[in-house]
Amino acid sequence: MASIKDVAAEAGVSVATVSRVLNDHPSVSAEARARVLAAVEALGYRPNAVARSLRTDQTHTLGLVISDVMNPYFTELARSVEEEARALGYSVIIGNADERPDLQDHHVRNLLDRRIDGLLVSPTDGGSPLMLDAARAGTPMVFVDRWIPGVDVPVVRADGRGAVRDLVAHLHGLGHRRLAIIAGPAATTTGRERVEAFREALGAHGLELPDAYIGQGDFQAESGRRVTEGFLDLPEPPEVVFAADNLMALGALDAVRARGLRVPDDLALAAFDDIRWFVHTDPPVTAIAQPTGELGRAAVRALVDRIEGRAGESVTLPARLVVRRSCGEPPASPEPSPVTNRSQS
Amino acid sequence: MASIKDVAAEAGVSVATVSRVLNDHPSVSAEARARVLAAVEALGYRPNAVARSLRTDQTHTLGLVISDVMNPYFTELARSVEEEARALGYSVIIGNADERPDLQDHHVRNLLDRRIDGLLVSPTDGGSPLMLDAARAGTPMVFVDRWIPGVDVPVVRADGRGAVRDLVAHLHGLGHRRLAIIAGPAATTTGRERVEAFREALGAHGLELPDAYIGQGDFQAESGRRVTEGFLDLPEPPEVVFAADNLMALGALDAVRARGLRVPDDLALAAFDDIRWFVHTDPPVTAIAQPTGELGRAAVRALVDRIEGRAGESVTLPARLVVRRSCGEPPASPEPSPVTNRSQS
DNA sequence: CACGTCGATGTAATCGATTCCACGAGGATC
DNA sequence: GATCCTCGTGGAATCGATTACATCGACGTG
Repeated sequence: MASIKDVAAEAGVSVATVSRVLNDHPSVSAEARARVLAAVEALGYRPNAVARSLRTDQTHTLGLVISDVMNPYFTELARSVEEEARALGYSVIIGNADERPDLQDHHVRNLLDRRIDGLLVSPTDGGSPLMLDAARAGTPMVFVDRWIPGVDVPVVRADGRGAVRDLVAHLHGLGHRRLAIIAGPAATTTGRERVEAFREALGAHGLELPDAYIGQGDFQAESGRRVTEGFLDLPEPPEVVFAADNLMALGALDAVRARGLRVPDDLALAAFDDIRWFVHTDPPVTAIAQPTGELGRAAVRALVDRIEGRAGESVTLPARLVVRRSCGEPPASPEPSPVTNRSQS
Repeated sequence: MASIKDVAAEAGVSVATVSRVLNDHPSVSAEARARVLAAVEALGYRPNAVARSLRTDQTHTLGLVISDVMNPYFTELARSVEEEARALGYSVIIGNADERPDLQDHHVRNLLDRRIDGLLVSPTDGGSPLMLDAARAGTPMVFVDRWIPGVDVPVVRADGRGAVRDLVAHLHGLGHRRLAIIAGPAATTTGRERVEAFREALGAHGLELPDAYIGQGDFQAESGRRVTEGFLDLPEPPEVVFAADNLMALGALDAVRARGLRVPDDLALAAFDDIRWFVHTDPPVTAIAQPTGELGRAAVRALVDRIEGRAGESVTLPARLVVRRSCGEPPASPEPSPVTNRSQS
């Protein structure tokens, strides 16, 4: 592959001049510029990003470590992150932690070794020494969706409290009184917060959240299935389960189906995170929708701000309830199909 | 961030010795090794992958350019690719082409500029000059899922012919005679092949595939919706539509639902690509399942073989039909829920 | 005892870019 | 006509690693 030296030789100038042309530095004669450009064209030259990064100490790359690529919520997040980053002149390297702290550390280390300019993380746990060190060492960093308390890093996330209140009011209005939750890992903020928001909202209606109605999941489908089976085996099973993410809701559907039961007649279901398939499941699933695309874009903007020496503030956006039929009684009017929402959201 | 010089100074040795310890070169005394390791520990030193890559001309990185991250099929592919690559000591940088040739080129160029060791591509089109040049220039490359004819690059893919024949036999057995297809872009191999396989299978039953029953989609949901609406507006609408991927099947569901019609009574539906949500849609969707995880792993193995100077052959694996209820008449026994299949597939 | 071998180590070249500094030519200013 | 800029350019240092080559001491052998 041709290097800058080859171009310089071909154009009959020095490498310095070639470099100036490529970075359009002002003081290059029109003639030299033309010769260099011709040589670049002739040789099919492309600058070596590795060498450039070594010299400039910038990679124009962001690292994104997400909890689980197979989760459509994170997939959409990743997509919007890449889109916004590209618009701002950055590339993105994605690391998939699969909800495993060891894998998360692997990817953080790998990204740091590659000298990415900044790191976007949705932490799987309470924060490994590695990540805390990186934050303290001044690596530009932003948390997205989940965060680690006590670390001085901006957080971009959705606030689900209002939507959870709306959900509980909806459920209460439908006559449900025994409400259970499939929680996420207590080591994650979203794992804890969603339970707390749910408990609080129940309290506002004079309802309790007994321990038996808190199932410990891990944001993966299999745990949703296991927890739901536990609920169904209870002497007094809940009337509703609220899954703290969409994959655990999928697991819950599996469990209900495996017993030959029906949603919502035998057990109602609601989920945190709205995904397109929920419109077409049997029955369509009532869910709390996050402004996923907005979150991804805001996170990138905050991170790039930090990288380029500007402020880079935390952002919190509201989530909202989308009522469908999985908790009983269909909504007033059928919702318009979301197929075309793709690039908007 | 500490560099190798700092470590050398701290340990009281030369940078060469530090490098030898780090790459465990044999001729280093136990004492020097211990001192270097202590210094590395003390400084929290991590080698700069950028500098290393520049010198060794290897990045230990694979590029993966996929057609659409939001498509669960490609998400799963990406996941298995990353997994296998990690097992072989490589990282993966994913580029999402979103079915757009210009974006695909953007990512290929970006990956090439970063001097990735090899490229895994699922081409969105018939092959841009850029990609053809890269292949010709000897960049280690493997096509996965889709490929470009006439280019000397190994292909790892699933063969759907057998499964499509099974599907058509199934449909014919249910009494369906007017069968339509939502095709993918003719510029892609999978777009063309699936139509051909379908036409062939129909022929075996003495059925034709009239032009009116071939809808031109682009592998995205919106096109599935549009094409399905066209079918429904026909004087003689088809009894079944076969969507060439899962997103267009989603769009078809949207279209049917928007008209207040029912699957399979008013229109039966089948899809290429099986995804977990198809078990829980209303009704569960009959689909052709690819061995996605295997494809991803085989593709990585082939690519790494090429990179490391071994052969790296093409691989074709069979797809299989999974019958559910979206074409009529439930299957004999309810299929076991696939929740636990995650790490197997 | 001299010499060859081997193991451990350091010096310096190198990868491909960017960028500071020096230099020469040409033009403006007094 | 001397001085001083300005502009275009090239030389060379630099980023942080790897590695060929040189060196040096210790040791084995004839």
